[in-house]
Amino acid sequence: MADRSFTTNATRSEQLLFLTDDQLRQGIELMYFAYRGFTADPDRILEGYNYGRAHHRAVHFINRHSGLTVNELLGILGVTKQSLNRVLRQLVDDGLVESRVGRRDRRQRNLYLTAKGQALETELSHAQRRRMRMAYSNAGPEAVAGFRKVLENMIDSDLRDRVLRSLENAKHD
Amino acid sequence: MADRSFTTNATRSEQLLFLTDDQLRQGIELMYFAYRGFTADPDRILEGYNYGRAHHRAVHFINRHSGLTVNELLGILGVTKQSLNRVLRQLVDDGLVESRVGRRDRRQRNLYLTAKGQALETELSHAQRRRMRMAYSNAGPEAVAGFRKVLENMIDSDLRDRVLRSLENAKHD
DNA sequence: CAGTTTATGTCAGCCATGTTGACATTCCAA
DNA sequence: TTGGAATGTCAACATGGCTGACATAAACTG
Repeated sequence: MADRSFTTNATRSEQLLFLTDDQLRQGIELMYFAYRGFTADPDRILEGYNYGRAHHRAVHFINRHSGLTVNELLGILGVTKQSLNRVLRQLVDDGLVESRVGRRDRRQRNLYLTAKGQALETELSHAQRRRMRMAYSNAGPEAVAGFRKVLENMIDSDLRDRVLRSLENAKHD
Repeated sequence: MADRSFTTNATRSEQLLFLTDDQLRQGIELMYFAYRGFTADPDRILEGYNYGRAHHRAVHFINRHSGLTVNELLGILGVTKQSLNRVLRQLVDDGLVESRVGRRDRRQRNLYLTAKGQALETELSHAQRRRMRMAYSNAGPEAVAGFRKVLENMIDSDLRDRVLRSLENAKHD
């Protein structure tokens, strides 16, 4: 580790100052409050549809990786198949998600958003992106780069591996 | 589509590129995965105590603002009193939190962590700070500044106002 | 002082979303 | 052909949100 571009001419104590327990605790609270903001807009929208965050997550990842299988989605979300199935069944019943028998492996189900599903995704994503855009543009590009850098390092490495493995397979569509 | 180097001498179009829908969507996913990392360690610890995130949050804020009232805590957490009460009752029964009758206003209850409560807070906070410290030190101080800047802007302004109002009052202890 | 409001606690029930365990079906692959 | 993988489903349970109703004590107000 050591020299990951701490600024040019800072003393050692200045270099370490951003790692005080108090700074870290502030970061923790910030993360907590920001995440609430992050989910606030979609949550409001979802209420109107009688859906919850679980539905949002499913719709989000089916959109991002159209045609992914149930197992891959399970790997990304990290929930049990029973839990996911409840949500997925609703989405299929309501005509937001289509579940097609796999061509290569007919045991698998490839998941796609219908037009209706895409409409919901657009609505949710639009609201969330609007807030994100605001935060980004108020903070500026350099801040965004830092934001990304810190968050990247906060991700659980086991989770990252599992997700990457799931997404590697997801080269359908 | 361009690279991610928002360094010094970017053209105007490069400067705006960080607001692309795709960049925003990447930020959204990053936020989601990072938050899971953020809560992973405390969640594991809490399992052992048969507590959940709700207990963690209560313990966290009682520690940060020792002596705060139930109403103030409600304002910060943004849940109903019935929901908070369930958690708070357990913590009091288990001897982690002490609820003292207010001196100025005897209707109020001021909340304090007991030694046992502080021990749990320390354990949880230690794990969470360790991950935070890792993320911070891998990313470097400039990134941390940017991280904070973006998150500040992501917080819901209504929430911010409500929390600040709650904390203004919380000048006990 | 009487009446109202505030702060807190509690009961009961509902909902969303997570969990385990068990079991059925279909289909791939050795 | 047989074992295991991918999926779906049922049942039961836990957590932590919610609403509504109600109780008590204390403060405030006219």
